[in-house]
Order: sequence, then structure tokens, then C-alpha cells
Amino acid sequence: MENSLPTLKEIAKQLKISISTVSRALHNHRSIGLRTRLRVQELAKEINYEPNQTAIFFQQRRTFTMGVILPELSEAFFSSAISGIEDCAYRNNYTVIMGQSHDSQEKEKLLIETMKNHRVDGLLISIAKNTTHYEHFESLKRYNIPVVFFDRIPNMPNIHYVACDLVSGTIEAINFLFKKGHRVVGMINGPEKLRASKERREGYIQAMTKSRLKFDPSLVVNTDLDTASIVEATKELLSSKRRPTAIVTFNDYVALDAIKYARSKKLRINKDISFVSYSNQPWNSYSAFPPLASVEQFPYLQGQKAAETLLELFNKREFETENNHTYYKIILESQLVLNRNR
Amino acid sequence: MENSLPTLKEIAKQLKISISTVSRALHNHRSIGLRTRLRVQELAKEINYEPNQTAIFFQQRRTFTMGVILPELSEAFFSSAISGIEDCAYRNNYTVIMGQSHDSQEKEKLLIETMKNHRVDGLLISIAKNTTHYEHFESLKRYNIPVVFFDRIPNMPNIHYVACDLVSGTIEAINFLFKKGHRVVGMINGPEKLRASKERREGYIQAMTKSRLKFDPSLVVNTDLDTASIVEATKELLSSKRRPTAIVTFNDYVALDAIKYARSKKLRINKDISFVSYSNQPWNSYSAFPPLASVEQFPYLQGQKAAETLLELFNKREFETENNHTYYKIILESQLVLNRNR
DNA sequence: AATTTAAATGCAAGCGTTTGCGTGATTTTT
DNA sequence: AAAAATCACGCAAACGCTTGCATTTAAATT
Repeated sequence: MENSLPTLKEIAKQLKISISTVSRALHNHRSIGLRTRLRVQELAKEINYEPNQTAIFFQQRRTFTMGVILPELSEAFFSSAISGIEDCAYRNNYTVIMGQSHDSQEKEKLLIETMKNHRVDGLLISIAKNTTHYEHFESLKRYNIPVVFFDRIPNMPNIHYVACDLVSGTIEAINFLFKKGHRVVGMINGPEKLRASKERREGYIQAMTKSRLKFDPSLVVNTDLDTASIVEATKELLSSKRRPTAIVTFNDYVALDAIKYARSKKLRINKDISFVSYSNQPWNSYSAFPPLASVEQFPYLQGQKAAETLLELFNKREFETENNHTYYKIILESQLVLNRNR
Repeated sequence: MENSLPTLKEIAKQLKISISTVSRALHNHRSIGLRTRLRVQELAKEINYEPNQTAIFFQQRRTFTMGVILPELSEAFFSSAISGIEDCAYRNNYTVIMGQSHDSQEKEKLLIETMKNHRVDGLLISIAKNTTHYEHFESLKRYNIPVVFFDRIPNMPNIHYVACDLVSGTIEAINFLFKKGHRVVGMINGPEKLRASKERREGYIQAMTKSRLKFDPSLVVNTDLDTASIVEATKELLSSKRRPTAIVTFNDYVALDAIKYARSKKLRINKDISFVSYSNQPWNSYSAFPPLASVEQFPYLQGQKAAETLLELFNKREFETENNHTYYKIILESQLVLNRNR
């Protein structure tokens, strides 16, 4: 029935003027007389005219939309990040469309395809943990769709990204343990290829060498971040010849599993064995056996910065015909937060 | 430069056939000869043709997009819900665009406007906690954009929604406390107008009357869900003449604050005073002083169901010219989950 | 009053697709 | 062999909007 929404044509007809005049009137174009301008705007309001964005998107070849692809919406880190993204986008009159890869490279690929077809103006991506091929990202470059990676960053040259520097946070964490008197510190790390894992490892090594302690590779063990492999790793650490008195875990969830296992072995948490972690989840401070401290990675901020960077890229593109080759690398400092629970 | 992506026209020109033929060939239309069909598809693949969705959206007046509006992406409940939504949407070749209202009615309104302009095919909404005017929802009806509300549902007639029945969960929770020997049970509830609050209250009352206990209204106190008012409420309950030996809190976050306060008053948690809550957050079982049990509300499922319902509405609309007036009211059963921590 | 200048509006193309309808060419039916 | 049906394809309109350019109208200048 009244299926058809009001259009410019509609207004034009009623006012017996041309469509282009209506369009310009609504945009307050200077070349339209005040009189008609008002008449148009009035009628527009009256019949509840609202521009058909899909038509505009199509016509302008811009959608004022940014796509967000991340592994898992329900993970606290990512939900905070996307919250930051959305807030920033909203402030700048962009909307965000998103999809979760569930850490599947295949789905990640498909999502990128979808977003490309939707003609998003740009993309924010945190890659799946086992993404190893990067062609699908390359293809975006060819299509001239700007991408900003955040947190989980592919190991490829010439990309924009924002991330949290975990090296410094890790050093901080380990120095904290040193100060507490620990000398043998283990680390339950994530998947080896992940940048985040590399940085943790790097921080670990730097902290060691700075304190003139030798680096024992067997004390840093990689996991897939699932409970089974975490338990395995914990077991491994606790049974090594040089049993660590403290363990740095990949994040607070990992800490939960590791601590649970340690307790099952009758170890007294933060006495026989201490923990320091990453993520700084709010529930840490309510936990029965919390890590002593946790490295805050500021997910909301990361998301926000990433979105801001993307917006900058949009602006830049407006002015420059030649795509220049400077790349944003935005690094936030992580920060060790002591758990004031005990 | 090569800014322009391949189009149908492009293919048509190269193959010296008409655009419409190309279009049909790519859709495997029966009226196109096998020979040309293959030629077209081959070339399409070769030059990396991909249909311009914005053009299609515009032309078809459908965007295969569902909008999601919710209060806060970073809240665990909502991030799970939207995860369920996205998964369902993805399976059905829809994409989701979303915005968070931050519990502001004003922003909610604006978001709806945005989504309307973006011509989303439908909307999934969990309303801001202090939304009191519903005109912006009504307007969607006029525009014939289907809406499914979930979890936070406006108090208006003739709407589709999916929600979790908290009455039964609450009864379960309180009966559980009764079985544990508690006789005086308090409740820290949410904002009064919220459906979720009403249901909790209703469940409370029903549980009481079923056990032939009289309902003492002073034992159910409303809060704004911020720490200050939670503390206030806890204080109030703990200092009432009939001091409760157990408290049901609006959710696990509320429980955290309430428990913290109780501890500050030297009460022994789950001895002097017990707690039961809602949400069933995973970290409950790691908490030092967890609620005895928590009512699971299945956010992921709710999101999924809501999305499914919306899809159904799309299908329905395809067939029926007259919009019929049946409304989906999908109720999931909540479920009390005992905390196996202790 | 004639001419130049400025202001207000209209024309029409174009963005990339889909799709109803028309039209030759080929095949099938009687 | 003529009529009917089928096949393979092209034409052109439509979706709603923006925008460069042409055109009309009004105001300003001489």
C-alpha cells in the first residue's frame, strides 16, 4: 500500500519544481532562493521525507560504513574494543557493520568478501589466531579499501595497525615478580605465531637479560589457549627441574585454568606459586585466587584509536591522488595493574 | 587510476553482448545459452568481477542487513547476545550493523533514525533502561520495518519479542534458598519500570505465596544498578528489622558489589548471609565469595532466537500482502545453575 | 532602454543492477 | 511445409539521488 516512502520526486511534483532544485534546497545550496528553500524544507518535514541512503551510497560510492572483523564478539577484550570502535564511528557519523571469524581463516575470508561487496569505506580487523595466509588482506589493498588492524596483527609489511606494546608490560610484570623475590619465573604463552605471543616472549627475555639472569627457553611454553593445553603447560612448568615460583599467564582466563590446576595439586596460590597475568578483567579483584597483578591492554582505547586511524585514512585519501606510502603504527603502552584484592 | 571496479557493462562490452545478458548469465538464468553463459562467467572470474551490492540494495529495495541496537556492547550479556545474532545472520547471508544506546533514550532514537535511513531490512532492539517514550518504535511500524525486541522489552502492545522468563527462574532460586533453610529472603532488584525487574519481583511474590509466606514489600528494593545504589540497597536490607539471611541480586555484577559491602560489614558470605544471583557469569565459579547459584538467561540463545524470528518475519512478508496481526512472543525458560565452586 | 551581471531554477546524465517485454532464430509440432 | 512453440538474446525503464551545465528570470550597470 503506502509501501513507497516519500522521495525527492514526490516533493518536486507537489511543489511543481524540479528534482534538482529540491535536492539542492534540502542541502541549503546557495543557489536556491530562500523562498523555495523554505517551502521545500517545510514540505519535506511535513511528509516526513528522509533521504534514501542506499541511493546515496550507490551514487556517491561511499557508504559511511566501517566493517569490523574480529574473532569473537563475546570475549571481553573484543567486546570492549568494538564498543570503542562504535562510539568513535558514531561520533563521526559512521556506522559499523561487523562479523566474527570464530578464529577461522575461512570465515575471515568470507567476511572480507562480504564487506567488500557491501562497499564498506574501510575495515578494522583483528585476525583469527591461526590465519596464516594473507592474500585476502592483500586483495583489499588492490581494491583500495583501507584497513587498520588492531591487537591481532598479521605479520606482513606495509600495513596500518594499532596495538598494545606488551613487551614493556611484560617487563614490568616480571620485574614486579623479581621485586617480590621470585627468581624462577615461568610463562604460559599463546600460539607461537601470534604477535601477542612473540611480544610476551620478547618481554620475558628482555626482563631476564636486563637482570642478568640467563634465559631458559623451557620456562616459556606455548599453548593453544584451550583448557587442555593450558593444563598441559602448567603441568609441564610445575614439574620442570627448575620449578618456577611464579608464572606469567597469557591472560586472565588462562590464569583461571592454570590456577585451578595448581590448586588441584595442593599448591597454595600466591604462596607456593604466584601468578601474574594480562587483561586486567574486572572480576579479578573478586576472585578467590587471583593473579597478583594483570597487564591492562586497554581494549576500548585500542578500538577507538583504530577507528580514528581509519577515519584519518579516509580524510587523507580525499586529498591525495597518489596513495602515499606512510603507514600508521600506533602503539599503546600496556600497564601493570596490581590486584588490590589482597 | 584503476579506481573503477569491473561492472556488468565492462563485461558486456568486452564480449559484445548486452548488459542484461551478462546479468542473466551470471545468475544462471535459463534463457541464456550455455555457451554464452560460460563465456560470461569465465570472463567475470578472470577480471575479478564482483557485483556492486550497493547498486543491488538500491535496486531491490532490500539490504539483507539487520540492525541491532542495544545498550552496551561490552556487557557480557549483550556481547553474547549479539554474538548469537551475528552467527544466525551470517548463516542466512545477512549482515548486521549495530549501535549502542549507552542507555540513553536520545541516542536510541538517533540510532533508529540512522538504521532507518540505511534501509535495514529489520531491527533487533534491546531498549535503554530508561526509555519511556515509544514513538520512535511506533514510527518503525509505519515504515513497515519489522522489529524484534529482545531481553529489554518496551511495555507496549503488538510487538514481537523474545525474552527469558525470569519468573520461573526466580521461583526456582528462592525455593532453592528455602530448601537451604532460609526463611527471610531479600531482593536487590533493578529499575522499577524494567520488565526484567517486574518479573523478578513477580517471581519473588509467587515463590512466597506458594510457600504460604507473607510477602514483605520492604524486602524487595529497587536500584539503578550502579554501585552507589546497590550499596545503599544492601545497607537497607541488612539493617531492616527482619534482616534477611539470603539475598537475591539482580545479576552477578550486582552481587559483586553487594557481597563486597556485606564483607566490609564483617559478615561471612554464605554463612551469615547467602546470595543467589542472575547471569551465571563464568567467573562466578572462580570467585572468592560467589553467590550460591545464578540464574542463567541464555543470552546467546536469546540473540539467536531473536534473529531467527526476524528472518521469519521477512519471509512472511514476502507472501502476505496484508500484514496480519499475529505477534511472536518467544519465551525461553531461565535456569538456576548451582555454583559448584564450594 | 539596452546591456551586462548575478541569481534562481531546470535538464539530463550517470551511478550498476534487475527485469518485463519484444524480436529474430531455431526447433518442434501437426 | 506451414504454424506453433521454444530458445537466446537485446532494449529500455526503473530504483532515488547528485551535479555540471544550460537556461530562464531578475537585478544592476551603463
